[in-house]
Amino acid sequence: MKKAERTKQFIIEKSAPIFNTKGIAGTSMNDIMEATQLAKGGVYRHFPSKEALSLEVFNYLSNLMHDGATGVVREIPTAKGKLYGLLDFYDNRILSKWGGCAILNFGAEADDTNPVMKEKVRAAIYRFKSRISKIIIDGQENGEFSKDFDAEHYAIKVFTMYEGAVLISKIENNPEYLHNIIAMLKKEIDPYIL
Amino acid sequence: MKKAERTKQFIIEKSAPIFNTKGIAGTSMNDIMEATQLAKGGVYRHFPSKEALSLEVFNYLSNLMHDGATGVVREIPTAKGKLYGLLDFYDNRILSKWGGCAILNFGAEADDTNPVMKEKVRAAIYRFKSRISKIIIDGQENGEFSKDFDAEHYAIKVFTMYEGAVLISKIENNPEYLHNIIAMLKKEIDPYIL
DNA sequence: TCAAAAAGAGACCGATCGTTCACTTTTATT
DNA sequence: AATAAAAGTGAACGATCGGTCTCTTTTTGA
Repeated sequence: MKKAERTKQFIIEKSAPIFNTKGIAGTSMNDIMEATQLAKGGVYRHFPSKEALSLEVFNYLSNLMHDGATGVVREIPTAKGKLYGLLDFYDNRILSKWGGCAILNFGAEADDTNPVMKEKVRAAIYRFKSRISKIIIDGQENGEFSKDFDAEHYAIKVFTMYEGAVLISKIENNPEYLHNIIAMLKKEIDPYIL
Repeated sequence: MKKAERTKQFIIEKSAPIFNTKGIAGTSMNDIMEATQLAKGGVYRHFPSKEALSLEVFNYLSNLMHDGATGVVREIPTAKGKLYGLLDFYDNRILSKWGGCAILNFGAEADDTNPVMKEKVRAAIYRFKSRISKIIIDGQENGEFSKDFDAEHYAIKVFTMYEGAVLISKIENNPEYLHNIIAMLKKEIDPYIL
């Protein structure tokens, strides 16, 4: 009863970096067997198909990112501090050691071919944006930020620049691109601090 | 002698949207045969492997984008006009009818697994950025733009925001994201116009 | 028009794909 | 410690993968 849950989680965690680097189509069940040291039946007992496993892997990676960000933000009192902390969190390339951003990898692969995954990615993007815009709106309500700080625009800007920066940093093998983008995003907050 | 070249180009053009939407790993030679109505031997006469075909497909898509942008920019005299024209060109979702941005699709798939493709994507990104920064520098030299317009920073901003916007627009089935990002990028030019 | 050369057809190859299932081993319960 | 249930094994499945090769058809240049 408990063993099953543990094994299932173990498979997800071992599979996550593989799917995230090689893609869904590029990952074979043999890769999973090798990473988990389980036989075919051992894997298929917990997941009905490769597709089902890939969906749970995306959930796992998405939640890992989200929970990490939540942890960072919770400990900071001010809105400005929260935004800075969040941006610094994204700048820490911890996630990139798992093969980069899951939203980027799974999203780029799934958008034209995999509606189920696409919907999961959509939800993850929404969560990403919502967190940022909520911090801004809270900051406006408590008088930290000026009212003409466009929360939605800034949230989209963070998302797009972050994803683009992850892409170029990985292609160029240079984390400085991401680092610079984060610095630019921080600077763009300044004019709205009261 | 001439037939071969025509057929080769035909295969590339028919394969391009397939690779760009389904990915390299997700595209089978059967897909190519179906799209071109050629038999296996007919395809393999022109390309030694699927990998070789995928590389030529990326070249084709990358050049299509680059040449289109060149055509737009050439006809506009002013630097500001060139930047606006370029951004409008990116905003036209023509490319997205082919499955989105090739840099994004091939880059996200290849970054961790395919060094040859990765290098091609790297070169394409460089070309993208260089065109933008060159326009800005030219504009500074002829007195259109202020000297504190950071060409490299702006070029990176355009690239990252554009790629991120393509991603979110495709996932959300909403071209307005890309449209809004283009509008933001245009506005960011204004403070530097002399 | 005709022969040489180039292009394309398609059967075939071994490997690998995702998946199934009868069976053995391990775990949990009493 | 015994037993029922759960978990894991691994051989086997048909389908499909990328790629080869022999043969036929089409193109080409004289």
